Amino acid sequence: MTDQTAVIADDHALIRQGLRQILTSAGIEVVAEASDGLEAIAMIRSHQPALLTLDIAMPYSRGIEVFGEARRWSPETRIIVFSGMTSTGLLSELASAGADAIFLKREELETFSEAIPKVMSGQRILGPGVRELLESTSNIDMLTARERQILSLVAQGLNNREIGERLGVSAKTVDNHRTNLMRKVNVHSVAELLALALREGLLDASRET
Amino acid sequence: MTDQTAVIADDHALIRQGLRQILTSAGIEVVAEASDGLEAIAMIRSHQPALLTLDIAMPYSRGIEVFGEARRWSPETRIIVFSGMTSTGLLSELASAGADAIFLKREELETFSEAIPKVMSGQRILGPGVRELLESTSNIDMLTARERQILSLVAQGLNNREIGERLGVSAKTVDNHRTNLMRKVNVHSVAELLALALREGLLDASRET
DNA sequence: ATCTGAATGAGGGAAATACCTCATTCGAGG
DNA sequence: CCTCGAATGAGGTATTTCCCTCATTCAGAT
Repeated sequence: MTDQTAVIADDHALIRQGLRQILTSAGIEVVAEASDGLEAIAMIRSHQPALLTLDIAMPYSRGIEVFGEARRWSPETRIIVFSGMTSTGLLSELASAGADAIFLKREELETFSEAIPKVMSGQRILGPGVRELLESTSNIDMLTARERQILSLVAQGLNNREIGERLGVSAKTVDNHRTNLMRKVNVHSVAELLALALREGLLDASRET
Repeated sequence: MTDQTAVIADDHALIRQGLRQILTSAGIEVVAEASDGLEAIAMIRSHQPALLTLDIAMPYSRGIEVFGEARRWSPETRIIVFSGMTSTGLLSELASAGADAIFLKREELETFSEAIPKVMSGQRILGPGVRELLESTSNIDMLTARERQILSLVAQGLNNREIGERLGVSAKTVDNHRTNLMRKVNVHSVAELLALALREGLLDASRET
Protein backbone atom coordinates (compact mmCIF):
# COMPACT_ATOMS: atom_id res chain seq x y z
CA MET A 1 0.00 0.00 0.00
CA THR A 2 3.03 2.26 0.08
CA ASP A 3 3.32 1.98 -3.67
CA GLN A 4 2.26 4.81 -5.90
CA THR A 5 -0.80 3.50 -7.63
CA ALA A 6 -4.07 5.18 -8.47
CA VAL A 7 -7.50 4.48 -9.87
CA ILE A 8 -9.38 7.15 -11.76
CA ALA A 9 -13.18 7.20 -11.68
CA ASP A 10 -14.86 9.75 -13.91
CA ASP A 11 -17.52 9.41 -16.56
CA HIS A 12 -15.83 11.89 -18.91
CA ALA A 13 -13.01 10.41 -20.95
CA LEU A 14 -11.58 13.87 -21.43
CA ILE A 15 -11.30 14.44 -17.71
CA ARG A 16 -9.77 11.00 -17.23
CA GLN A 17 -7.18 11.91 -19.80
CA GLY A 18 -6.33 15.11 -17.95
CA LEU A 19 -6.12 13.36 -14.61
CA ARG A 20 -4.01 10.52 -15.93
CA GLN A 21 -1.57 13.06 -17.25
CA ILE A 22 -1.34 14.85 -13.93
CA LEU A 23 -1.00 11.69 -11.89
CA THR A 24 1.62 10.24 -14.18
CA SER A 25 3.64 13.44 -13.99
CA ALA A 26 3.46 13.16 -10.23
CA GLY A 27 5.07 9.75 -10.45
CA ILE A 28 1.91 7.82 -9.77
CA GLU A 29 0.94 4.83 -11.80
CA VAL A 30 -2.66 4.77 -12.97
CA VAL A 31 -3.58 1.12 -12.68
CA ALA A 32 -7.23 1.37 -13.65
CA GLU A 33 -9.97 3.68 -14.78
CA ALA A 34 -13.69 3.53 -14.25
CA SER A 35 -16.49 5.41 -15.91
CA ASP A 36 -19.29 4.63 -13.49
CA GLY A 37 -19.84 3.93 -9.86
CA LEU A 38 -20.10 0.17 -10.05
CA GLU A 39 -16.98 -0.12 -12.12
CA ALA A 40 -15.22 2.17 -9.69
CA ILE A 41 -16.03 -0.05 -6.74
CA ALA A 42 -14.89 -3.11 -8.63
CA MET A 43 -11.57 -1.47 -9.51
CA ILE A 44 -11.02 -0.34 -5.95
CA ARG A 45 -11.68 -3.80 -4.62
CA SER A 46 -9.37 -5.55 -7.02
CA HIS A 47 -6.53 -3.03 -7.12
CA GLN A 48 -6.51 -1.56 -3.63
CA PRO A 49 -4.67 1.49 -4.94
CA ALA A 50 -2.93 4.08 -2.86
CA LEU A 51 -5.09 6.77 -4.42
CA LEU A 52 -8.56 7.10 -5.87
CA THR A 53 -9.80 10.12 -7.77
CA LEU A 54 -13.55 9.99 -7.65
CA ASP A 55 -16.02 12.08 -9.59
CA ILE A 56 -19.19 12.70 -7.66
CA ALA A 57 -21.35 13.06 -10.68
CA MET A 58 -24.77 13.10 -9.12
CA PRO A 59 -25.62 14.62 -5.80
CA TYR A 60 -27.73 12.72 -3.30
CA SER A 61 -27.72 9.50 -5.14
CA ARG A 62 -24.88 7.19 -5.92
CA GLY A 63 -21.98 9.56 -5.61
CA ILE A 64 -21.75 9.61 -1.86
CA GLU A 65 -22.50 5.91 -1.72
CA VAL A 66 -19.67 5.09 -4.07
CA PHE A 67 -17.45 7.02 -1.72
CA GLY A 68 -18.63 5.00 1.24
CA GLU A 69 -18.23 1.72 -0.59
CA ALA A 70 -14.74 2.63 -1.69
CA ARG A 71 -13.79 3.40 1.88
CA ARG A 72 -15.30 0.19 3.05
CA TRP A 73 -13.47 -2.03 0.57
CA SER A 74 -10.16 -0.26 0.69
CA PRO A 75 -9.81 1.78 3.85
CA GLU A 76 -6.17 2.64 3.21
CA THR A 77 -6.84 4.28 -0.12
CA ARG A 78 -6.64 8.06 -0.13
CA ILE A 79 -9.65 9.46 -1.88
CA ILE A 80 -9.69 12.67 -3.83
CA VAL A 81 -13.20 13.72 -4.71
CA PHE A 82 -14.04 15.86 -7.70
CA SER A 83 -17.33 17.62 -7.90
CA GLY A 84 -18.75 19.48 -10.84
CA MET A 85 -21.66 20.70 -8.80
CA THR A 86 -21.59 23.22 -6.05
CA SER A 87 -23.90 21.73 -3.47
CA THR A 88 -22.75 22.79 -0.04
CA GLY A 89 -24.79 19.98 1.42
CA LEU A 90 -23.02 17.29 -0.56
CA LEU A 91 -19.67 18.91 -0.05
CA SER A 92 -19.96 19.05 3.70
CA GLU A 93 -21.27 15.50 3.75
CA LEU A 94 -18.16 14.41 1.90
CA ALA A 95 -15.93 16.42 4.16
CA SER A 96 -17.38 14.85 7.28
CA ALA A 97 -17.36 11.41 5.65
CA GLY A 98 -13.61 11.79 5.56
CA ALA A 99 -12.64 12.56 2.00
CA ASP A 100 -8.91 13.19 1.84
CA ALA A 101 -9.33 15.98 -0.63
CA ILE A 102 -12.23 17.70 -2.34
CA PHE A 103 -11.99 19.81 -5.45
CA LEU A 104 -14.33 21.45 -7.86
CA LYS A 105 -13.61 20.50 -11.43
CA ARG A 106 -13.25 24.11 -12.28
CA GLU A 107 -10.20 24.61 -10.02
CA GLU A 108 -6.87 25.50 -11.57
CA LEU A 109 -4.57 22.69 -12.68
CA GLU A 110 -1.89 23.68 -10.20
CA THR A 111 -4.35 23.17 -7.40
CA PHE A 112 -4.57 19.52 -8.31
CA SER A 113 -0.97 18.84 -9.07
CA GLU A 114 0.26 20.57 -5.94
CA ALA A 115 -2.26 18.72 -3.82
CA ILE A 116 -1.36 15.24 -4.96
CA PRO A 117 1.89 14.72 -3.04
CA LYS A 118 0.32 16.31 0.03
CA VAL A 119 -2.61 13.98 -0.08
CA MET A 120 -0.33 11.01 -0.60
CA SER A 121 1.58 11.98 2.51
CA GLY A 122 -1.57 12.10 4.56
CA GLN A 123 -2.60 15.74 4.44
CA ARG A 124 -6.21 16.71 3.93
CA ILE A 125 -6.84 19.30 1.26
CA LEU A 126 -9.84 21.35 0.26
CA GLY A 127 -9.79 23.21 -3.04
CA PRO A 128 -10.18 26.99 -2.78
CA GLY A 129 -13.60 26.85 -4.40
CA VAL A 130 -14.73 24.17 -1.99
CA ARG A 131 -13.42 26.03 1.02
CA GLU A 132 -15.29 29.11 -0.07
CA LEU A 133 -18.51 27.22 -0.54
CA LEU A 134 -18.31 25.49 2.79
CA GLU A 135 -17.75 28.78 4.55
CA SER A 136 -20.67 30.53 2.91
CA THR A 137 -23.40 29.66 5.35
CA SER A 138 -26.48 29.62 3.21
CA ASN A 139 -29.62 28.80 5.10
CA ILE A 140 -29.91 26.03 2.58
CA ASP A 141 -27.90 23.58 4.56
CA MET A 142 -30.18 23.81 7.55
CA LEU A 143 -32.73 21.77 5.67
CA THR A 144 -33.44 18.38 7.17
CA ALA A 145 -32.73 15.22 5.25
CA ARG A 146 -36.42 14.71 4.62
CA GLU A 147 -36.79 18.23 3.32
CA ARG A 148 -33.90 17.76 0.93
CA GLN A 149 -35.40 14.55 -0.27
CA ILE A 150 -38.69 16.25 -0.94
CA LEU A 151 -36.97 19.14 -2.65
CA SER A 152 -35.27 16.68 -4.93
CA LEU A 153 -38.57 15.03 -5.81
CA VAL A 154 -40.25 18.37 -6.40
CA ALA A 155 -37.44 19.18 -8.78
CA GLN A 156 -38.16 15.98 -10.65
CA GLY A 157 -41.58 17.34 -11.45
CA LEU A 158 -43.67 15.35 -9.01
CA ASN A 159 -46.60 16.88 -7.18
CA ASN A 160 -47.48 16.43 -3.53
CA ARG A 161 -49.68 13.44 -4.09
CA GLU A 162 -47.05 11.67 -6.18
CA ILE A 163 -44.30 12.46 -3.71
CA GLY A 164 -46.47 11.19 -0.91
CA GLU A 165 -47.05 7.93 -2.75
CA ARG A 166 -43.39 7.54 -3.49
CA LEU A 167 -42.40 8.12 0.13
CA GLY A 168 -45.33 6.33 1.65
CA VAL A 169 -46.73 9.33 3.47
CA SER A 170 -49.76 11.50 2.93
CA ALA A 171 -49.82 14.34 0.46
CA LYS A 172 -50.55 16.64 3.36
CA THR A 173 -47.33 15.71 5.07
CA VAL A 174 -45.46 16.51 1.92
CA ASP A 175 -47.27 19.81 1.81
CA ASN A 176 -46.14 20.54 5.34
CA HIS A 177 -42.53 19.66 4.61
CA ARG A 178 -42.68 21.88 1.60
CA THR A 179 -44.07 24.78 3.58
CA ASN A 180 -41.35 24.34 6.16
CA LEU A 181 -38.51 24.14 3.73
CA MET A 182 -39.79 27.06 1.75
CA ARG A 183 -39.95 29.15 4.88
CA LYS A 184 -36.38 28.17 5.69
CA VAL A 185 -35.00 29.30 2.38
CA ASN A 186 -37.47 32.14 2.08
CA VAL A 187 -39.13 31.46 -1.24
CA HIS A 188 -42.80 31.37 -2.09
CA SER A 189 -43.40 29.17 -5.12
CA VAL A 190 -42.13 26.04 -6.84
CA ALA A 191 -40.54 28.19 -9.47
CA GLU A 192 -38.63 30.26 -6.93
CA LEU A 193 -37.71 27.15 -5.04
CA LEU A 194 -36.26 25.44 -8.06
CA ALA A 195 -34.58 28.63 -9.22
CA LEU A 196 -32.80 28.73 -5.90
CA ALA A 197 -32.00 25.05 -5.84
CA LEU A 198 -30.58 25.37 -9.32
CA ARG A 199 -28.53 28.41 -8.40
CA GLU A 200 -27.17 26.68 -5.34
CA GLY A 201 -26.36 23.49 -7.18
CA LEU A 202 -28.60 21.34 -5.03
CA LEU A 203 -29.86 19.64 -8.13
CA ASP A 204 -28.13 17.60 -10.75
CA ALA A 205 -28.26 19.36 -14.06
CA SER A 206 -28.77 16.87 -16.87
CA ARG A 207 -27.13 13.64 -15.94
CA GLU A 208 -26.78 10.30 -17.61
CA THR A 209 -25.59 7.00 -16.15
CA MET B 1 -3.19 28.83 -42.31
CA THR B 2 -2.03 25.44 -43.50
CA ASP B 3 0.07 25.08 -40.38
CA GLN B 4 -1.09 22.80 -37.59
CA THR B 5 -1.95 25.22 -34.82
CA ALA B 6 -4.81 25.20 -32.37
CA VAL B 7 -6.40 27.29 -29.66
CA ILE B 8 -8.23 25.63 -26.78
CA ALA B 9 -11.14 27.40 -25.10
CA ASP B 10 -12.60 25.73 -22.05
CA ASP B 11 -13.22 26.95 -18.55
CA HIS B 12 -12.07 23.70 -16.96
CA ALA B 13 -8.33 23.36 -16.65
CA LEU B 14 -8.69 19.60 -16.45
CA ILE B 15 -10.45 19.44 -19.79
CA ARG B 16 -7.89 21.75 -21.34
CA GLN B 17 -5.21 19.38 -20.14
CA GLY B 18 -6.95 16.45 -21.78
CA LEU B 19 -7.48 18.29 -25.03
CA ARG B 20 -3.95 19.57 -25.18
CA GLN B 21 -2.74 16.03 -24.84
CA ILE B 22 -4.93 14.79 -27.65
CA LEU B 23 -4.09 17.63 -29.99
CA THR B 24 -0.39 17.35 -29.37
CA SER B 25 -0.50 13.63 -30.06
CA ALA B 26 -2.21 14.44 -33.33
CA GLY B 27 0.74 16.62 -34.29
CA ILE B 28 -1.02 19.89 -33.66
CA GLU B 29 0.63 22.68 -31.77
CA VAL B 30 -1.50 24.31 -29.12
CA VAL B 31 -0.56 27.96 -29.39
CA ALA B 32 -2.97 29.39 -26.83
CA GLU B 33 -5.61 28.52 -24.29
CA ALA B 34 -8.55 30.52 -23.06
CA SER B 35 -10.80 30.01 -20.08
CA ASP B 36 -13.62 32.34 -20.99
CA GLY B 37 -15.38 33.70 -24.04
CA LEU B 38 -13.66 37.05 -24.21
CA GLU B 39 -10.25 35.53 -23.88
CA ALA B 40 -11.15 33.00 -26.54
CA ILE B 41 -12.04 35.69 -29.03
CA ALA B 42 -8.83 37.58 -28.27
CA MET B 43 -6.75 34.44 -28.82
CA ILE B 44 -8.49 33.66 -32.06
CA ARG B 45 -7.93 37.15 -33.36
CA SER B 46 -4.27 37.26 -32.51
CA HIS B 47 -3.32 33.69 -33.44
CA GLN B 48 -5.61 32.85 -36.33
CA PRO B 49 -5.11 29.15 -35.64
CA ALA B 50 -6.00 26.34 -37.96
CA LEU B 51 -8.19 24.84 -35.27
CA LEU B 52 -10.28 26.02 -32.34
CA THR B 53 -11.80 23.75 -29.74
CA LEU B 54 -14.60 25.69 -28.12
CA ASP B 55 -16.56 24.79 -25.04
CA ILE B 56 -20.12 26.01 -25.17
CA ALA B 57 -20.53 26.33 -21.48
CA MET B 58 -23.80 28.14 -21.20
CA PRO B 59 -26.75 27.63 -23.48
CA TYR B 60 -28.50 30.58 -25.02
CA SER B 61 -26.07 33.16 -23.83
CA ARG B 62 -22.53 33.74 -24.77
CA GLY B 63 -21.61 30.33 -26.10
CA ILE B 64 -23.18 30.66 -29.49
CA GLU B 65 -22.02 34.26 -29.72
CA VAL B 66 -18.44 33.31 -29.05
CA PHE B 67 -18.78 30.87 -31.90
CA GLY B 68 -20.06 33.60 -34.21
CA GLU B 69 -17.34 36.02 -33.20
CA ALA B 70 -14.67 33.41 -33.71
CA ARG B 71 -15.96 32.73 -37.21
CA ARG B 72 -16.07 36.42 -37.93
CA TRP B 73 -12.51 37.14 -36.86
CA SER B 74 -10.94 34.03 -38.28
CA PRO B 75 -13.11 32.49 -40.98
CA GLU B 76 -10.51 29.92 -42.00
CA THR B 77 -10.27 28.39 -38.55
CA ARG B 78 -11.94 25.02 -38.16
CA ILE B 79 -14.06 25.02 -35.07
CA ILE B 80 -14.75 21.99 -32.93
CA VAL B 81 -17.47 22.65 -30.42
CA PHE B 82 -17.76 20.81 -27.12
CA SER B 83 -20.97 20.85 -25.20
CA GLY B 84 -21.57 19.57 -21.73
CA MET B 85 -25.28 20.16 -21.99
CA THR B 86 -27.68 18.30 -24.13
CA SER B 87 -29.87 21.02 -25.54
CA THR B 88 -31.07 19.95 -28.96
CA GLY B 89 -31.91 23.58 -29.65
CA LEU B 90 -28.41 24.81 -29.06
CA LEU B 91 -26.92 21.84 -30.87
CA SER B 92 -28.91 22.37 -34.01
CA GLU B 93 -28.19 26.07 -33.89
CA LEU B 94 -24.51 25.27 -33.84
CA ALA B 95 -24.86 22.74 -36.60
CA SER B 96 -26.61 25.22 -38.86
CA ALA B 97 -24.20 27.96 -37.86
CA GLY B 98 -21.53 25.84 -39.48
CA ALA B 99 -19.55 24.25 -36.70
CA ASP B 100 -16.99 21.88 -38.21
CA ALA B 101 -17.51 19.35 -35.49
CA ILE B 102 -19.72 19.04 -32.45
CA PHE B 103 -19.12 16.68 -29.55
CA LEU B 104 -20.56 16.08 -26.17
CA LYS B 105 -17.94 16.11 -23.47
CA ARG B 106 -19.01 12.69 -22.44
CA GLU B 107 -18.00 11.08 -25.77
CA GLU B 108 -15.26 8.53 -25.83
CA LEU B 109 -11.68 9.71 -26.26
CA GLU B 110 -11.27 7.89 -29.54
CA THR B 111 -14.14 9.86 -30.96
CA PHE B 112 -12.14 13.02 -30.49
CA SER B 113 -8.77 11.79 -31.59
CA GLU B 114 -10.12 10.10 -34.67
CA ALA B 115 -12.09 13.16 -35.62
CA ILE B 116 -9.22 15.62 -35.46
CA PRO B 117 -7.43 14.78 -38.71
CA LYS B 118 -10.76 14.52 -40.49
CA VAL B 119 -11.81 17.95 -39.33
CA MET B 120 -8.43 19.38 -40.31
CA SER B 121 -8.89 18.03 -43.79
CA GLY B 122 -12.26 19.67 -44.13
CA GLN B 123 -14.70 17.00 -43.09
CA ARG B 124 -17.62 17.82 -40.86
CA ILE B 125 -18.12 15.53 -37.89
CA LEU B 126 -20.88 15.06 -35.37
CA GLY B 127 -20.23 13.02 -32.27
CA PRO B 128 -22.43 9.95 -31.86
CA GLY B 129 -24.18 11.51 -28.88
CA VAL B 130 -24.85 14.68 -30.81
CA ARG B 131 -26.15 12.83 -33.81
CA GLU B 132 -28.49 10.90 -31.60
CA LEU B 133 -29.78 14.02 -29.93
CA LEU B 134 -30.33 15.85 -33.16
CA GLU B 135 -32.27 12.95 -34.54
CA SER B 136 -34.49 12.58 -31.54
CA THR B 137 -37.09 15.13 -32.50
CA SER B 138 -37.90 16.62 -29.17
CA ASN B 139 -40.78 19.00 -29.43
CA ILE B 140 -38.72 21.32 -27.31
CA ASP B 141 -37.18 23.17 -30.16
CA MET B 142 -40.52 24.11 -31.61
CA LEU B 143 -41.03 26.64 -28.88
CA THR B 144 -41.29 30.22 -30.08
CA ALA B 145 -38.83 32.86 -28.98
CA ARG B 146 -41.41 34.40 -26.69
CA GLU B 147 -42.16 31.05 -25.14
CA ARG B 148 -38.50 30.44 -24.46
CA GLN B 149 -38.21 33.85 -22.93
CA ILE B 150 -41.11 33.15 -20.64
CA LEU B 151 -39.74 29.75 -19.77
CA SER B 152 -36.52 31.40 -18.76
CA LEU B 153 -38.33 33.88 -16.53
CA VAL B 154 -40.42 31.14 -14.98
CA ALA B 155 -37.19 29.36 -14.21
CA GLN B 156 -35.96 32.44 -12.44
CA GLY B 157 -38.81 32.09 -10.01
CA LEU B 158 -41.13 34.79 -11.28
CA ASN B 159 -44.89 34.31 -11.37
CA ASN B 160 -47.23 35.32 -14.16
CA ARG B 161 -47.89 38.79 -12.80
CA GLU B 162 -44.19 39.53 -12.37
CA ILE B 163 -43.32 38.20 -15.79
CA GLY B 164 -46.07 40.30 -17.28
CA GLU B 165 -44.69 43.40 -15.61
CA ARG B 166 -41.19 42.60 -16.73
CA LEU B 167 -42.25 42.10 -20.33
CA GLY B 168 -44.86 44.81 -20.40
CA VAL B 169 -47.79 42.51 -21.13
CA SER B 170 -50.71 41.29 -19.06
CA ALA B 171 -50.41 38.39 -16.67
CA LYS B 172 -53.09 36.68 -18.70
CA THR B 173 -50.95 36.77 -21.80
CA VAL B 174 -48.14 35.18 -19.88
CA ASP B 175 -50.57 32.55 -18.68
CA ASN B 176 -51.53 31.83 -22.26
CA HIS B 177 -47.95 31.54 -23.42
CA ARG B 178 -47.30 29.20 -20.55
CA THR B 179 -50.27 27.05 -21.38
CA ASN B 180 -49.13 26.85 -24.99
CA LEU B 181 -45.56 25.99 -24.24
CA MET B 182 -46.56 23.44 -21.65
CA ARG B 183 -48.82 21.77 -24.14
CA LYS B 184 -46.00 21.69 -26.68
CA VAL B 185 -43.61 19.93 -24.37
CA ASN B 186 -46.36 17.93 -22.69
CA VAL B 187 -45.88 18.77 -19.03
CA HIS B 188 -48.45 19.88 -16.50
CA SER B 189 -46.79 21.88 -13.75
CA VAL B 190 -44.01 24.36 -13.13
CA ALA B 191 -42.04 21.65 -11.43
CA GLU B 192 -42.33 19.31 -14.40
CA LEU B 193 -41.57 22.13 -16.77
CA LEU B 194 -38.39 23.09 -14.98
CA ALA B 195 -37.38 19.48 -14.54
CA LEU B 196 -37.59 19.08 -18.28
CA ALA B 197 -35.89 22.37 -19.07
CA LEU B 198 -33.11 21.38 -16.74
CA ARG B 199 -32.78 17.95 -18.28
CA GLU B 200 -32.68 19.39 -21.77
CA GLY B 201 -30.18 22.03 -20.88
CA LEU B 202 -32.47 24.88 -21.83
CA LEU B 203 -31.42 26.62 -18.67
CA ASP B 204 -28.01 27.54 -17.44
CA ALA B 205 -27.42 25.43 -14.40
CA SER B 206 -25.46 27.52 -11.93
CA ARG B 207 -22.73 29.13 -13.93
CA GLU B 208 -19.79 31.21 -13.04
CA THR B 209 -17.72 33.42 -15.42
C1' DA C 1 -55.19 38.13 -51.55
C1' DT C 2 -55.57 34.75 -48.26
C1' DC C 3 -53.88 31.91 -44.70
C1' DT C 4 -51.14 30.59 -41.03
C1' DG C 5 -48.48 31.32 -36.93
C1' DA C 6 -47.27 34.30 -33.22
C1' DA C 7 -48.43 37.50 -29.79
C1' DT C 8 -51.77 39.76 -27.36
C1' DG C 9 -55.84 39.62 -24.09
C1' DA C 10 -60.18 37.85 -21.56
C1' DG C 11 -63.58 34.72 -19.08
C1' DG C 12 -64.04 30.99 -16.33
C1' DG C 13 -63.53 26.70 -13.78
C1' DA C 14 -60.98 22.74 -11.71
C1' DA C 15 -56.92 21.70 -9.42
C1' DA C 16 -52.76 22.50 -6.93
C1' DT C 17 -50.01 25.25 -4.14
C1' DA C 18 -48.92 28.29 -0.22
C1' DC C 19 -49.36 28.78 4.41
C1' DC C 20 -51.77 29.31 8.82
C1' DT C 21 -52.94 26.66 13.15
C1' DC C 22 -53.10 22.50 15.75
C1' DA C 23 -51.92 17.65 17.27
C1' DT C 24 -49.31 13.21 17.87
C1' DT C 25 -45.26 10.38 18.01
C1' DC C 26 -40.54 9.41 18.70
C1' DG C 27 -35.71 9.70 19.45
C1' DA C 28 -31.65 12.47 21.02
C1' DG C 29 -29.65 15.34 24.48
C1' DG C 30 -29.44 18.10 28.45
C1' DC D 1 -37.30 13.16 33.12
C1' DC D 2 -38.32 16.34 30.15
C1' DT D 3 -37.71 19.27 26.38
C1' DC D 4 -36.98 19.98 21.57
C1' DG D 5 -36.60 18.96 16.76
C1' DA D 6 -38.18 16.10 13.10
C1' DA D 7 -41.71 13.64 10.92
C1' DT D 8 -46.31 12.70 10.51
C1' DG D 9 -51.17 14.26 9.60
C1' DA D 10 -55.44 17.38 9.40
C1' DG D 11 -58.54 21.58 8.74
C1' DG D 12 -59.06 25.59 6.37
C1' DT D 13 -58.38 29.55 3.23
C1' DA D 14 -56.25 32.56 -0.13
C1' DT D 15 -53.67 32.54 -4.15
C1' DT D 16 -51.90 30.66 -8.24
C1' DT D 17 -51.61 27.54 -11.77
C1' DC D 18 -53.53 24.96 -15.44
C1' DC D 19 -56.18 24.82 -19.25
C1' DC D 20 -60.41 25.43 -21.95
C1' DT D 21 -62.67 28.61 -25.32
C1' DC D 22 -62.74 32.81 -27.88
C1' DA D 23 -61.06 37.16 -30.16
C1' DT D 24 -57.87 40.65 -32.34
C1' DT D 25 -53.72 42.17 -34.58
C1' DC D 26 -49.88 41.66 -37.48
C1' DA D 27 -46.16 39.73 -40.23
C1' DG D 28 -44.68 36.43 -43.40
C1' DA D 29 -45.70 32.75 -46.68
C1' DT D 30 -48.40 30.70 -50.54
